[in-house]
Amino acid sequence: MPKRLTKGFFNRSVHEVAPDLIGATLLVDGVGGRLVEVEAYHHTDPAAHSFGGPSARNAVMFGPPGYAYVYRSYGLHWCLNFVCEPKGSASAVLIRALEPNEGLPAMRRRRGLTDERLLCSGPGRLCEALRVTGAHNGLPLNAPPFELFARQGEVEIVAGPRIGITKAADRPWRYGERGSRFLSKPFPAAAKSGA
DNA sequence: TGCCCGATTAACT
DNA sequence: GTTAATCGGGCAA
Repeated sequence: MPKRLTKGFFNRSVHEVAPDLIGATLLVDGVGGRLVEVEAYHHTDPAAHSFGGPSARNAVMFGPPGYAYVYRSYGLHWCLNFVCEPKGSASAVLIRALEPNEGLPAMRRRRGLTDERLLCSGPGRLCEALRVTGAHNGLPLNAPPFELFARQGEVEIVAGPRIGITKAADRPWRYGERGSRFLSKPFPAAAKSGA
């Protein structure tokens, strides 16, 4: 039986939490699967929403770790983040893709697709499949509708540049499972492994 | 107050 | 490869 992730798990550097999330299981109302792609955003990072200081949108990032930060992207998609580090650090991990395992019929229905590979391979797609919306912003990750379980066994992790940003685009803070076919995009050939 | 642009996606040419 | 959809934040005026 996998171990549930506690708030302590998130009370560490985003650069430790992000790779540790690869292979972990995320369920929202029982629907979800194994995380295969995340990105780290640190408060000292110009690409982070928290970089410019607190605002109504990013307030949750400035709160304690172990909570969901959900924001609207491009006016039409939702993106899910996990707040990390001690309160006030305003750092978070963006959940970019997962391998669908639980609740496939619900995900297919919500996405209007049957291709498993496209159900959750991107932050906006994942939120649509798991029905994550602004209503989840600020909710604790250790209570319903969220369920998080630590990974079991070994996972080969690769790191590379983050996607869709222009500021600090060179920082290799995107983490993923090597070779997963559920990634939103493949990683560049250069690779480092871990865990 | 107005304008530009973004941690995106799907449907085009 | 390019572009529309769609809207809130941040900054200039």
